Formats: sequence, C-alpha cells, structure tokens
Amino acid sequence: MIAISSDNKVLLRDTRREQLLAVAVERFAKYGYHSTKISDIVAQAGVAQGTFYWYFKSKEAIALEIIRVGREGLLMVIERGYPTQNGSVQIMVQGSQRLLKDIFQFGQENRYFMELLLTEGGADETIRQGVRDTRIAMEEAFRRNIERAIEFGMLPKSSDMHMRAALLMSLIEGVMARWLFGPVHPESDLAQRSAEQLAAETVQFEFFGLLGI
Amino acid sequence: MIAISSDNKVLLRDTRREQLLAVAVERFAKYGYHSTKISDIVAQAGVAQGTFYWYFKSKEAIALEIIRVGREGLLMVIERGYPTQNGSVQIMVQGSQRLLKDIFQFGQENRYFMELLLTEGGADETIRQGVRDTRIAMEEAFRRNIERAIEFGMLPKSSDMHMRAALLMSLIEGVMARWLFGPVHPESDLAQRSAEQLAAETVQFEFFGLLGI
Amino acid sequence: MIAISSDNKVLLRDTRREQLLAVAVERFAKYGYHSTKISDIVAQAGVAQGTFYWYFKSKEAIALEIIRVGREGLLMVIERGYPTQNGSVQIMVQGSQRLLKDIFQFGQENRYFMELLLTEGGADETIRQGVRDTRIAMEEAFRRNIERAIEFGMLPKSSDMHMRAALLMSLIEGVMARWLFGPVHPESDLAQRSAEQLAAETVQFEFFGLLGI
Amino acid sequence: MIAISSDNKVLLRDTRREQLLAVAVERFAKYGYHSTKISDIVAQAGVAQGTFYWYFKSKEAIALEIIRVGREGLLMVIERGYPTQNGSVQIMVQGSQRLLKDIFQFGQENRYFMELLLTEGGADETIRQGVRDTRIAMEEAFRRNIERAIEFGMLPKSSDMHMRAALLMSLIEGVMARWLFGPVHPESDLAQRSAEQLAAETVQFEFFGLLGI
DNA sequence: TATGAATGAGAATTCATTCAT
DNA sequence: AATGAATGAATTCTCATTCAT
Repeated sequence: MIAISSDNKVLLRDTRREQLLAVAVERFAKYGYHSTKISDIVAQAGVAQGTFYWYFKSKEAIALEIIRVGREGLLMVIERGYPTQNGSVQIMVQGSQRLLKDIFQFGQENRYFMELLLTEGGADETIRQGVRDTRIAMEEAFRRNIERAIEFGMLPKSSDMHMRAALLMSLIEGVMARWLFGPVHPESDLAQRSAEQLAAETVQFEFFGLLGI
Repeated sequence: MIAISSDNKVLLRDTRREQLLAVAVERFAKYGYHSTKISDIVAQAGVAQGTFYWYFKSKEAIALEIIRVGREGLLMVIERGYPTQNGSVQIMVQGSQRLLKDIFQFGQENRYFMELLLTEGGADETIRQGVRDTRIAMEEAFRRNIERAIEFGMLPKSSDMHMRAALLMSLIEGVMARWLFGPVHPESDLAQRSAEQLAAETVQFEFFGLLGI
Repeated sequence: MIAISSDNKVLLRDTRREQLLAVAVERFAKYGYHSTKISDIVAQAGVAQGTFYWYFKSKEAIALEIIRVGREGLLMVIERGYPTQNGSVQIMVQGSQRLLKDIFQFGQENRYFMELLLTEGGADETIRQGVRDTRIAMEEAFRRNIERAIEFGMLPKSSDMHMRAALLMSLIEGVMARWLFGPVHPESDLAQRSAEQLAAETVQFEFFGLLGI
Repeated sequence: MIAISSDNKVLLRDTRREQLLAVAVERFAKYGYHSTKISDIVAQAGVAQGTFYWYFKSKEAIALEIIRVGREGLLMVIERGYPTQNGSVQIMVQGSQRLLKDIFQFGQENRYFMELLLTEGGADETIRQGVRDTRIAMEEAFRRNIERAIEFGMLPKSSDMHMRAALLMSLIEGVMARWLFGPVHPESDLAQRSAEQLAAETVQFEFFGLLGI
C-alpha cells in the first residue's frame, strides 16, 4: 500500500524539472530574482547550463511557473478554511485560528515560495504582475470569508469589505513574513513560535485588537 | 544662525544631486532596483552618463543614500508621536490616530521612498540590509511607544512587546502599501481615502479588532 | 540487372533518409542554412533529434549531400542537351530552346535545390564551395556546348568562350531565379509562364538581343 | 582648397561608426552574415565588444544600415544613366555602355556591399527582405530606362517590360558577380577586365545577342 | 563640473552533437 | 533504428563604470 502524503507542501521532487524548480525558488527567495543567475541554479542542481532550457523556456518562465504552482497550493488552503455554517463568535474564532494555522504552516513548508510572494518586488514586470495577482486572489478569498461570516451573523455588518480584507491580509502577510524571514529585532523570539501559537495570537488581535490581547 | 551660501555653484550642486536622487528613487520604486539603469536615471534627469558618477560613487551608493535620508525623515515623524503623558484610553486612541496620520502623510509625500522600503526585496544584499535595518528601527520605535503606553497604564500588560510591535507594523505597512501602490482589488476604494480617514479606521481596528469595527 | 531488395527495412531506411533530405532542402532553401535548425528538420519529419544523426554525420554533411545529388541531376540534363551535329541557325535555336526548357523544368521540379544553388551565400565555407563548384561545372558544360556549336559553324567564332558562357549562365540563372522565387516586381507575370514559354523568350534574347526581341 | 572626392564610392571612413560599417560589410560579404560574429568585427576594428553597441542597436541593425546606404548609392548611379533624349540606336548603345560602366565601377568600388547584395541569401528574414527590396528597386529603375528608350523609338515595342528588365538585370548581376567574386573557371580571364571593357562586351550581347557578338 | 565615447566582465540563450537506453 | 534528455561551447547583448577632454 502506498502512502500518499497529505500535507500542504507543494511537491517539488523526483524529476529533473521539479528539482530545478526547487533550486530556483530557493535562490530567488534568498538572493532575489535578478541576483540569481541561471548558472547558479544549474550549478546547484548539478546539471549543465543547456539542460535548464530543456525544461524551461526562459528564466522568466520558471519564475512564473513557481508562482503559478505556489498560488494554486496557497489558494487551496484558504478555500478549505471557508466558514460554512452558522455559529457563535467563539466558533468563528476557532475557525479563523485553524485557517491561520494552515496558512502559516503552508508558509513554513513553502518558505521560499512565500518569501518570493511577500518580498520580491524587484523582478521584471511580468513577474511582479504574477505576484500581485496572487496576492489579490488571496485577499479576495479572505473577503469572501468575511462576507460569509457576516451573512451568518458572526461578524457585525460593515460597509467596506475591502478594507477589512486589507487589514486582515496586512496582519497575515506581515506576521508571517516576520516569523519566517524577518526583519525581526534580535531580542524577539517571534521566529521560535509554532504555527499554532502564532495563529492563536494573531487571531486574538484580529478580533479584539490591542485592548483585548 | 547658519549662513546659507547663495553661491550659484553650490546651489546647483545640491540641486543636481537632489534631482538625481529624486529621479532614482522614483525609478527604483516603479521598476525595481535592477531594472533601473543608470542610463535611465541620467536620461530622465537630462544629464550625461558620466555626470552621475560625479555625485555618486555607484548605483549602490545612491540607493543607500536614498534609504538613509528616507529613514531619517520617517523616524523623525515616529519619534514625534511618542506618548509622553498619562491619560485615558480615549486619549491614547487619539494620540495613535494622530501618529498614524502623520506616518501615512509622510508616505504620501515620499511615496517612492515608501515603495522602495515596503516592496523592494530584489536588490543586492547591501541594499536589502539597509531596507531591513530601517524597518527594524521603525518597529523598535513602535515598541518603545507601546512600552510607554503600558507604563502609563494605558494598555494592558503583555509579556511580548515584540509581538505587539510586529502586529502593529504589519498593519501599518500593509495598509499603507495597499493605499499607496496596491495590490488592491479593482472595486476597492481604498486608494481614495485621506490619510486622516485611513488612520481612523486603522486605529479602530488596532485597538478593538474586527469585532469592534 | 540490379536486384532491388524488397526488404522492408532497407526501404524504410531509404525512405527515412530521403524524407530527411527532402525536409532539409526545403528548409535550407526557404530559410537559409543557418536559420534552419536540426530541431526544425526533425520536427517537420516527425522523428526524434537523435535519429537525424543515424542518417547523417552532421548538418554540413546533409547539405553537401543535397548539393551532390542535385548537381548530378542538373548536369545530366545539361549533358543531354549537347548539340551533336551540324545544322542551321534555326536548328541550333531550336536545340537551345529545348535545352533551356529542360533546365527550367528541372528547376521547377527541384525548386528547393535550385534555390539553394542560386541564392545560398550565407552558409559555411565548405558548403559555399560545393555550391560554387556546381555552378562552375554547369558553366563548363555550357562552354563546351558553345564550342561544339562553333565547330559546327553554327555560331560565329569568338576568342572568349568563357565570357560567352558567363553571359549565358547569367541569363539562365537570373531568369530562372526570378521565375521561381523572385525577387520580382508585383506587377510582373513572370512567375505565371510555363517552362516552355520562358525558354522561348530567353533563347530569343540569347541569340538576337534586345533589338531582336 | 579642399578637394572633394567626386567618385561613386560610398564613403565609409573617418568616424568609428563608419569604420565599423566598413569592417562589417567586408566580413558579411566574405564569410556571410551568420558566420560573421560581432567579436570578429570589433576585433578587426580594434575596439571593445561593447563599443559596437554604442553605434548600432544590434547585428541586424548594422546589416540593414549597410544595405540602406549601399542602395542609395547604387540607385543614384542608375538614375544618372537615364536616357533623356531621342537618338539613334548607336547613341543608345553608347548610353547603355556608359551606364553599365558606371554600375560596374560602383560594384568595384563597393565590392563588399555588392557581394552582400548579390550573394547573401542566408541571413535572417529582415535582411533578406532588405536585399530583395533593393534588387527590385534596381530592376524597376532599369524598366523605366527601357520604357523611356521605347518612347523615344530607340527600341522596338514589346508587351512585357518586366521580362526585358529581368533579362537585363540577370545579365548585369550575373556578369558583375562573376567578374568581382566568381564562381569563375580557373582559365577564364574575366576577372582581369576593366569596367569599361566589361560594359562594352555586355552591351554588345544585350543588343545583338550571341549572333551579334 | 560635465560630457559621452569606450570598456569589458558577465548574463541569458541557442543549438549542433552525444549518449545511455 | 530510434529516442529524447543532456551537454557545453559559442554568441549576442547589457550595463555599471572609467576616462580623456
């Protein structure tokens, strides 16, 4: 019997193509798109320069592929977190916390993709666009979550869904980015938290603000 | 009293230098550090290629200079917003709102610097470091603000100042970034808000969370 | 009598080889030697990249083979057209016309080879040499034709056979090239002529010049 | 007093740009477009690789520039040769001979451009197009010459101007190509002729054909 | 101060050819 | 015979930086 991995991780393994994707996303994240040379990627993958072009049309193409695959995985996680039934605030907080935990875990397991998504602003226009689109899609998913929660009477009505979604996304992106790759103050123990803890604290703030922490 | 030289030469020197800085920060922000060529900068500034090197040692140098100057201005704004006296929650909320408004206004007036600060992750290591340091310094300033507020009994005690500061910074950076340069959903009217409005909504969330909005 | 093997393998072998030759000559002619990639050839032939090298040692080898085969066919046509007996001018004109018609027909049936022969100047030295040799051999054949005609008293003597042959070749090559692949003025109906017509008009000019047309 | 050169030669001198043009046209002609590397050009010109790109956008750009300049010079020569007045056949033959001599001389003085024009079929499509256009323009100029001659009653009427122009162009191109760069039979003394002699013999054939030589 | 031509070290990409299967 | 993945040398082009004037 073959055990199928059920984790969130975007599978990047086995074939040469996936190996190149894995190496590329790591270096793009660590050093940025432009500072990463094709020669670096193939050297780390242990193949010849030309081999890269057997699998990808160009440097841009591999970056877009990384974004495409990562986006799919990420959105799948978020869609799974939809509130689907009526309930108390308590229940909703629990639901939110579970969703955030999943997202943070996804980030932890795909940290290079996440870094690319959250910090890469220096690449070429097509890639910037790909990143932008993914983040907008993510924000959209959250907006729908919030709307659903309001329908179910779990959240007070508000005229501006977009603002709420923006505030949420800001929290999530900012916290995750600091957690995974800083910038973080040397004294802070943020990086040591588990996804679960981080989700709990973030959700607390999300619902009750500074005064409720 | 400081005598300002009225010598044309000196003024021109400063002017030209400022002009190059202004052009550079705009292009760095719009197109990213690597996609911005020295030739683009000098073309837009209307000077010859060599002239650039009279004023700046290198491309990296001008980027670091941009970050240095912007950081000074930004930190000055934040330091001004320190809570300096005891008071009610009401007063603290007002204070926070004023501080946020100032920061958002600074961002509006220095949008290219802000974009560089908030979105440039693709530049070379030295520059990434400069950006990181500035954001850490900013977060530090907020942490001190929060500590002061707790001392004055305006906020409940909490063991993790860093986490609070991180949450705050996430909010501010995320909201400001979306406000000024997206990515933003086409239907959202976020971009139309004044710095004042934006500060009000953000502070509301900051203190009371989603439930309090 | 030569026994033709009816073994499928051998036939397939020949077929595949011919197919690659046919595809190659077409693309060399249409796009030039350098712009034609081995990958283009095998793609159009529907075989794998490696297969090419089972039949041909290299890209250069297939080009030389194309030229060799085409040259044999072309010279065969020309040799057939030799004037072999005494006769009047009238008879010689008819003979010339028949020869030209055969040549033009050969060009029509081997248009890609002809295009390669008449227009490829951009290939590597070995191939240029092959083309040059073929055209010299062709010119030689015409020179011998002219000498024969003079022996038989059908043409006036002249000291420079080579010049006459060069003039003839120029006419034939130029007319055929324009007829088959241009460059040709959009209004011209040159391309619509039959090989027969074209031969008639060319021979007329050949013998009587502009004044005699 | 400064003597202004009044010869036909397209001036390729003095400045770096023109030096690069001169080197490029020579190598394109000698070795073909694709076999000529930018590194060859700059090495022969004695400048750095990057310098090439200060003057020309790309390899294609310099080829097109070469064709553009050469075309202008060539058409200028041909336009000068227009028959402008009525006259006897004798006069027209003289006129034609003078025109051909000028063209041959132009070819001699711009042999590399001429070689490019007459033999380069292997370059990329844009360049092939440039060559084609130039040759069509040339043929057009001849067609107009012939029409004029018919108007003046110097040549018998004929329904197909295009065919006549094609025959003429074939002669001129073929003879010039053989004269300047072969392929030519080793025994032939074609290459030793002067432009004047060549023009005389070609015109003789042009008007009277083989029988009249 | 200012110019702009010149430099040259790379960078991405191409493509004929090889080779294990 | 056939495949197609892999190779790597070669090529075009870029661009930060220098330098003579």
